[in-house]
Amino acid sequence: MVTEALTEDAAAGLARGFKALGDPVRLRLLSLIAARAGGEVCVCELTDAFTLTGPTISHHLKVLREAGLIDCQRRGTWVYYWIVPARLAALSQLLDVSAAAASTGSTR
Amino acid sequence: MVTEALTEDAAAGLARGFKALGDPVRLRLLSLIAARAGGEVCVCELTDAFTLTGPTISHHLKVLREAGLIDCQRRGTWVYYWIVPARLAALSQLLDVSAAAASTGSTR
DNA sequence: CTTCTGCCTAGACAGTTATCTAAACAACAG
DNA sequence: CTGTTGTTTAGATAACTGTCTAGGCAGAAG
Repeated sequence: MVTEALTEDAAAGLARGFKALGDPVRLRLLSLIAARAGGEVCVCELTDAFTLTGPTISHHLKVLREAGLIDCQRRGTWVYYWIVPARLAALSQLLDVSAAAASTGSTR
Repeated sequence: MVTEALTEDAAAGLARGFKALGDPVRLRLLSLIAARAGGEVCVCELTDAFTLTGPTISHHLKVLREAGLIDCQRRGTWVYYWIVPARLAALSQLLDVSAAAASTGSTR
């Protein structure tokens, strides 16, 4: 079991990811992208799923992208977004390991 | 594989958890608590690990507690905090499932 | 070239947050 | 009771965030 306390730098990097996930709209955006077979979703589809304006959705997508959680590419008129699995997995693992350590009540 | 898009309510509840994790200080606090054999940590130990004032640490602990990530109890002079594993596991699972769905490029 | 649609940037505004100091509360020791 | 120590609450302030409107850029179609 490897659950050392986080260094300040490690915590800063991981916190940036969690912070981006800390908004219901962004969490739903991520979920919509992840749940799409094919792995890619056009912005127009995402915008339609909310009662928010285009710029607001665009802003949230930018936050998710800058946190390394998603990436995008323009193809012709449309812009497509997809998940960055490794980043999600890294965040998931931290919580999983912490939960496990707490459950067994021990670590190193 | 179960990766439906999140409902608005589900997203709100989960986002509250991630939001609490979205601060480097809180992430380190959680990590310090989780990494402690015995599962419980006194506030005084946590305060010593940072260059922040007591009230600031107390504030962050409150945020984590209100997000359901930790819980606490006073025993005599000292207050002890511990992890709520189920809550961490729930957050971890969402990311894990989303990452997996994105990796296979499919869901349901 | 002009126009239309999709997406993003810029700027503004209201609400939230991280931090501090000062003060209060809780438990224990004289 | 009084004083001491550990922890939390209250209030203030500077910084950040989510949302909007207005406007700009990119590509496609006439």
